Amino acid sequence: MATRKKRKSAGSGCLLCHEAFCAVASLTQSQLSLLYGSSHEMILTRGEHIYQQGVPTSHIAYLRKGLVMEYFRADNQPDRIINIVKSRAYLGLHSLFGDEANHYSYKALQELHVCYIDVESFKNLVRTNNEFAYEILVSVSRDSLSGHHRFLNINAKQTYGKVADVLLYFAHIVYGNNKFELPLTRREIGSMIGITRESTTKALAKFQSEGFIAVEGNILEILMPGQLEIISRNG
Amino acid sequence: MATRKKRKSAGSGCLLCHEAFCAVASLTQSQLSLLYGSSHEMILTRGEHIYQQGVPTSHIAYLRKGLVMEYFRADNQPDRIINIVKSRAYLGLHSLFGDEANHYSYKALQELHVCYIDVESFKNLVRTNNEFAYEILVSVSRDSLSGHHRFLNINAKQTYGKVADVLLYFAHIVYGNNKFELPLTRREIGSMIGITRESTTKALAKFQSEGFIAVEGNILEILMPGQLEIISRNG
DNA sequence: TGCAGAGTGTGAAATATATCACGCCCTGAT
DNA sequence: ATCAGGGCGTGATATATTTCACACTCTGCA
Repeated sequence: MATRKKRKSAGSGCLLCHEAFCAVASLTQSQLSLLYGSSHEMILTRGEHIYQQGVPTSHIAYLRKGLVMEYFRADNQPDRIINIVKSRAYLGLHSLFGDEANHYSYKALQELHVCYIDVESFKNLVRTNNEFAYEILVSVSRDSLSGHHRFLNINAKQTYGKVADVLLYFAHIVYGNNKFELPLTRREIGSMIGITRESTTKALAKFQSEGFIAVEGNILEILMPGQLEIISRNG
Repeated sequence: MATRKKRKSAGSGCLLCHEAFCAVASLTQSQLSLLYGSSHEMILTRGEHIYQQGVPTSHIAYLRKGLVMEYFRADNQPDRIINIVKSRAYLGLHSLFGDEANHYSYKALQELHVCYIDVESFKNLVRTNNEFAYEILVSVSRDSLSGHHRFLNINAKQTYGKVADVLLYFAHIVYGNNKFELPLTRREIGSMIGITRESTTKALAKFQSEGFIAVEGNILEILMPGQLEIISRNG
């Protein structure tokens, strides 16, 4: 597995990052080069882990490109998918600042470009650069709010509402498009919203028979977003 | 209602805060007096709101004393209680840094001592004081993690496990004692864990008949915490 | 004093969901 | 080419939880 990871030269990647994440724009030249020096970029393939739940973080990962699944594993329980993380985001900031070890695992859903930054260098940067710290704080706060809202919605609804929710989540939040390739199995979709594989299947079949969506293999298209929104609202 | 709020002199309260919240320990003398100047302390009685969901924040509240219920209201849905907040905490930091308006409402469960601090002064402090910003970041991160875990647990379990969970939450997290006064109605307890008033009642009755807990009016004592933990683990 | 409203306890019926069982279609390995 | 394993679709059954209905208590208030 390790052989499939390719190390790239750090310089050009970090310059791109500079454009990507506004927090980095506030760094001084010397701080930037400190960041460059303590970071390196990797390419990961689908299924590989960025990091694993429970392991203390030595590096913080910045996701430059690709989709990542954030999930939680508990004893005697099926995995719970917390979130799908899009590119241009740090992974597991709340674990980094809220505790010693990662609280969740992060797995590639596609080929990824990931920048690993030494934790101490990163923390030092946060401690010494006000604007950077502020941007990180904003980022953690937004993640916290959006996570809470997703959980609240999931809790409040029943099967059809949950499935409508998760479809709209993929369309609006993850892909920004009503037609997309489902990166998850039915079981995994169910694990995002706390229902079984069978219930997920049945809800999708129902939506398809009503003409709200079209499913072709892994490609899913939302034909009537308004209908899904009504279902999402009404439970 | 406003007449019941009493303004106290700011000075002594802020000195106490200085001891209470470690973040403030990192402030310089001039920063501290800036904070003092832009804050004032109130006493609120049970049932009063600190702030309401949807309203842009002009002041950030620091809870010096008392218990606060953080809850969410959606159209055509019963209120959802997110969290019980203990003293020595800022209320709604994630809303402050993650968005313009409050995402939740905050209501007093007891008599409260609350310090209102002007938002701009507070944000300036975060922007200019590294250590303070870092402590706030840690605080938001921890809240985010603990909230996520609570939601995950709630989602994964069924009624008895959920109720066992919430009882242990009150005993361990909120009160630090196996005997405590329930500050919520059955319906509200249910709204923390996504079940109905009747299901809450039935689970409590069951636990009592098994001898796991003793209920006397609003006073609840956990007699066999081990049993509740087993139930919590097994769903 | 009596009355309205809120909180509570509890059983029976209705409903939503999980579980189970089965068959189908892939894909990768032997 | 065959086979094992995984994902998928779908009906029947079992189970958990809500909904509904009703009775009881307490509190504040007219």
